[in-house]
Amino acid sequence: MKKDLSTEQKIKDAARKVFMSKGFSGCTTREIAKSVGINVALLNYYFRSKGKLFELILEAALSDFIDAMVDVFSRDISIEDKTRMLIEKEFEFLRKHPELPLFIHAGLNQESDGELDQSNFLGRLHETGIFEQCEQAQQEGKMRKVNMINVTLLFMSNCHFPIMSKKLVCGIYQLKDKDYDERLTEHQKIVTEMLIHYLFPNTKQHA
Amino acid sequence: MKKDLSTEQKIKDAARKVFMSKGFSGCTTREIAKSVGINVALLNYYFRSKGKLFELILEAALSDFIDAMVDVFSRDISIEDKTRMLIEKEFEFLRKHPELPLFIHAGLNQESDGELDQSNFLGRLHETGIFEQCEQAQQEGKMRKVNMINVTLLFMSNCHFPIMSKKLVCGIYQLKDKDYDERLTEHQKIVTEMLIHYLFPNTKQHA
DNA sequence: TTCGATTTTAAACAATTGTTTAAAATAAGT
DNA sequence: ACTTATTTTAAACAATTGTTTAAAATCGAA
Repeated sequence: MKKDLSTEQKIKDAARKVFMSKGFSGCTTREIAKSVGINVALLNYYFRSKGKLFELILEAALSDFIDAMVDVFSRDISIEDKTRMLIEKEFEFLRKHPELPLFIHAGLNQESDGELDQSNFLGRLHETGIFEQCEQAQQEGKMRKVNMINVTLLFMSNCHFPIMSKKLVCGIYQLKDKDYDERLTEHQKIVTEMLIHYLFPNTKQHA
Repeated sequence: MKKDLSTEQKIKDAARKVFMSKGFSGCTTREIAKSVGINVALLNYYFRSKGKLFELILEAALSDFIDAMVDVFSRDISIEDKTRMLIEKEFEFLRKHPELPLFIHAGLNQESDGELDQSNFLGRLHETGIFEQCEQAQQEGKMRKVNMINVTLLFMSNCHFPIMSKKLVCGIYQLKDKDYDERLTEHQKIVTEMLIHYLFPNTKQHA
């Protein structure tokens, strides 16, 4: 099945999986090495330390999210359609990688220094012209005048949180995983309708 | 300043603070003991192990949230007013304890067994009659017909996530903490308006 | 005061941690 | 084939981990 990847890449893949499920301090370098089938020392040979490796994985995970946004924002469609598409893509992506949001948030809070955006996330978003498109839509009265930070928060809250909170909600409501996933499908529709209706009040809702 | 609490309580307080900021495996028993000013062995004397102590703290943290909900739900006011009040109380509470949501989610995902609801959270919510009140409001056409799980998700997503994501959003948008807190104030209004408008479409919005 | 229980401590425990060192195995270049 | 890099390993490292043990200190009641 698996291609014969380079050792370096195999380590990254294993580290990603282990870090995602257990967090930085919740796992050991030996655990990662074992899951690759190599010696512990190779970890420090390719990456200098456990911390460096973690930063790499975290940065890549963050990049995945930004990439998805950039992909949608770069298209030549209306801001409203971008909103719909982003929600759809995000739910689709997160269903495949449900551990990602919690990993990112927990990871960011574990790092002492807030050295983010060496990857220039903001710049990549700007290049899509999404901010100008919003500004224009707001001026034309097509979009509610809400600060972009708040728009981002609305979007992330309603897409990311429902994925993160599976254990919490299932615990409180005594739900089985399958039941929650059904709720999640329904929730995607709800979130889409609510956000579109709030951000673009003048639009007739789609089917 | 500090009252002379029992050693047991002092340990709990310190453990809560340390666990909150560093997570279970991100801190050591000695670190907790040191911050109380006692010997490490006392930790295992009062609580049997680091894990037991953590479960205790986590359970208490969860209880705090349920308590807030129960408090609001128990009042003799309309379901719409309860919604408004819950959002308000939640933002107020979370501004004082911003580490709580992430701690709970990360904590739940670290625990192997999903042994939640030994505190009977669901039962306590039921006792308030909130579910019947919603059911009735929905039958009367006052409230949109949305499953209670989804209502819970909507509420938690929009209240908890903005607090959790401070580092992420500040990192991406290069915001200072102060600026984010301003956005948060604005966001509370946005969330209130959006949720009320979505869940109670026939209502005229308040000032 | 004295005796017994409770609380607190110092010390040690075995196990595990991230990392380094030096040697071995493999690959590459000539 | 021989020599030099590169990759991989086994072993050891000092430090730290959660927990336990046994002795000391403190307290309460008789």
